[in-house]
Amino acid sequence: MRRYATSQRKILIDFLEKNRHSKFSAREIYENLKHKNISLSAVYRNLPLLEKDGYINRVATGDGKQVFYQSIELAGCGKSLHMFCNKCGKTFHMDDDIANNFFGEIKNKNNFSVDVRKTIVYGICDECK
Amino acid sequence: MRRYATSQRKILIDFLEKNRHSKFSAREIYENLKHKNISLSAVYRNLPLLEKDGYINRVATGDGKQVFYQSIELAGCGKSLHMFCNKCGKTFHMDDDIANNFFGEIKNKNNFSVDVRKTIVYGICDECK
DNA sequence: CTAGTTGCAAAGAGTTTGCATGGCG
DNA sequence: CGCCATGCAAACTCTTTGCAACTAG
Repeated sequence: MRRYATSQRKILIDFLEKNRHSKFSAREIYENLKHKNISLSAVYRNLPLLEKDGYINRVATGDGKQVFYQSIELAGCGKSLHMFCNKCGKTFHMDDDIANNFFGEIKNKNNFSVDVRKTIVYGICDECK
Repeated sequence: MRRYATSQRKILIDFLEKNRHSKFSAREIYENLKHKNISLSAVYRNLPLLEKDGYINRVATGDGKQVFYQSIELAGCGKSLHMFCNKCGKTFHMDDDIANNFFGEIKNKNNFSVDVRKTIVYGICDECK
């Protein structure tokens, strides 16, 4: 289906680009943008479209309560896995070597192809120990 | 806080024990049990308590839409990671060796302690390829 | 002009909570 | 008997949807 470059869509993409390394719920995105010219329903309607187009990713958080939308990781760090600390809530990037190794082994032994963009590893980070 | 062994609590635990290897949303659990003597709010009030007590685990699904409660994995298979196929929705147990290797490396390089019970690896399984 | 998009408000789904009643220990 | 738990219904939060008006191409 065809897409129009509406001002609302631009506002949304702009925001996500500028906050590439953070995650937000639809609601949070709206709260950040409502002073501009965009409505809640425009946010809700556009996020799945942008996801379909590959602009953003959608993931579920560990507490099982919130849906987060995450901006796409561009070329360079596309393969890195995220680690989410259950205490402080910060997200960390996993060593690429570790991740790739891991994917390779799963592929070999279980023939399972990991979707990096959907997977998050939960646990406790260095600082929170 | 003190807990009472009410009939509702027993019904819930019973159900989760019997379906140890499946995941359910609170709603689904209620649907399965409503013919017995338990209300929706009893389900909702008890699940977090059981989680706190360590009887069950809570995880978020890949589509970011549902909250699932998962029965505890007892001794034997406590360390295995789950792999969730985004196409067929089935859950698989990852090879323990792979998982343990993975945890070890993350621990060494990033000093991050993975919480097995919270983490799910998303992707495409062998059959759905 | 036409099809996609928007804002608003109403409708739905999932979850939480207040309150009076009931039951475990 | 005292405190915790239950059922019910109302309240909330998050998300989706219908509709008329608007707008990009």
